[in-house]
Amino acid sequence: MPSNALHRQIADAIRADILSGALRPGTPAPSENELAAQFSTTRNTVRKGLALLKAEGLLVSEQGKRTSVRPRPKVRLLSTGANHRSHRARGLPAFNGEVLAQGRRPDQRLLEVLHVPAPQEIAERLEVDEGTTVLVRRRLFMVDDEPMQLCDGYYPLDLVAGTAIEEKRKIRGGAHLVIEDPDGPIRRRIVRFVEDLELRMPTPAEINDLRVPPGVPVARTLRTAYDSSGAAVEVLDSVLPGDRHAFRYVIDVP
Amino acid sequence: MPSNALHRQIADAIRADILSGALRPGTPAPSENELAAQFSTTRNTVRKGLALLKAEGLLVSEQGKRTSVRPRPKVRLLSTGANHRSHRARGLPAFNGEVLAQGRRPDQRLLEVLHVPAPQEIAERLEVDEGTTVLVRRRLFMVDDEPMQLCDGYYPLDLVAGTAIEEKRKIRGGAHLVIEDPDGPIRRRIVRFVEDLELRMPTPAEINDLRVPPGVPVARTLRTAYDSSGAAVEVLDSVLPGDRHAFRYVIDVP
DNA sequence: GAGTGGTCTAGACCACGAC
DNA sequence: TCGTGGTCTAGACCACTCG
Repeated sequence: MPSNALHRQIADAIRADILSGALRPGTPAPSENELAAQFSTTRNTVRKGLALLKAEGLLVSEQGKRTSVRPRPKVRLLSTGANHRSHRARGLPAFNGEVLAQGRRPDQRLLEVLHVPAPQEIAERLEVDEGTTVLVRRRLFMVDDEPMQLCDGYYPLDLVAGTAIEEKRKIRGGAHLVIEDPDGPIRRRIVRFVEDLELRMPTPAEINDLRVPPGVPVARTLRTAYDSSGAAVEVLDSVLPGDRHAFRYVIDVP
Repeated sequence: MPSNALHRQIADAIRADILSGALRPGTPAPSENELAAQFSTTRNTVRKGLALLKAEGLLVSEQGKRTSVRPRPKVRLLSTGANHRSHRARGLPAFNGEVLAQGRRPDQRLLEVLHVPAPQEIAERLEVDEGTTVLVRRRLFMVDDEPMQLCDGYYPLDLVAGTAIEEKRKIRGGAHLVIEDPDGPIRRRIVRFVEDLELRMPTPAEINDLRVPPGVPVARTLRTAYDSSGAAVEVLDSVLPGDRHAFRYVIDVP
């Protein structure tokens, strides 16, 4: 399948330099004209080779500036359900706790709170018929003013009607606090999460909202929260860019 | 950031047709010459637009054949640690059990069994110094003769020296059976897995070994197995293409 | 202003698949 | 054989950054 095309040879040469450490992250690559001269070809062919490396996520380019080796992302956010209870004990939703633990500044934009017909994947997990009206809270999580995660929280209407979750306001301590509040209207205890994760390239909308650079995939997760009776109380539908997230799961074998 | 470049307009038009369902998976897209005429431009510009869609994983092309909308992959393999004990109770390693449960035919190629200096990420997890000699079993997992997963199993030498794990042969029932065999030489009980997962685009070697199509990301996982004393007994370093895997994790909150 | 990358044109030849 | 996509050349103009 791999050919000997010139533009691939150019890509291979530069990739080797990057992987060997000869070209360090953040440093500029040779200019297109330099490469064209070096490989006795045209800029067009050089650009095709560079395009491969951009699609692999190894290079970044901007008009007017030198093409350079993609800098390592500052810090990766570790996404995990394992520390849920410990953070919440301090009155923090999971995301905020995770970010603060890394000494960074979390922020959350509540984009909208709506009644919508449940999409198939959500309906399935909330155990309602497809198209049943459910509540969705659409949020964008930020860290140090960089977008980190799109997160839509879906809730059964009969569970959250009339509660703070239905209002278009941020919820201090997070929605789980409202669901579990022993003095509140819902009073469920969340005892289990089931998280489904898949990988793909981002859609143009996601590239825009999350500022995903070329060559970076995203994870799409559906995290369902169950109460002690086994009923689903929440489905979180999230999209997370692969360059700013890592995932860790702990599986205890009984 | 998004420009109005003609090749982007072409990509946008075709993407819209794909997402709306007007162009169904497996059906051919318009030919490059047709698009060039339709948009009053050259094939070169059309190809640039199509390249975007290939990088997004929406189109596939082959020399001589029409470019077509990427067909949906046959079945996704669900990767999870949750059913570990239940499958092994039937004497099957986790992968084989998972595949058989879907009515497909698993296969495993043992590529090599070597003593190697532990790379940093492995050493860290096996709790040995970087560069310490460890055993690695490199395998390629197949399903119905399609490559599904590269999986390198790392083991501390003092744990597995002289056991079947050190031999270049497949192990009936998997390495865990040897580690846990109450009549065997190791006799540890695996009680916990910690799985780290990250996303990226595949390397050329991975594209080759796993036949990863353009526009498909991979997951790289490091799954560490711990025994009842808390010692790490195995690290599995795997690469899984995103078009044939989904992941599910169950998190119980104490 | 010089140099960079981004876009586009108008050709050409090749390798391969389908008919 | 003909149409397809894959590769490459040799130009051109533009938008942008940097010194």
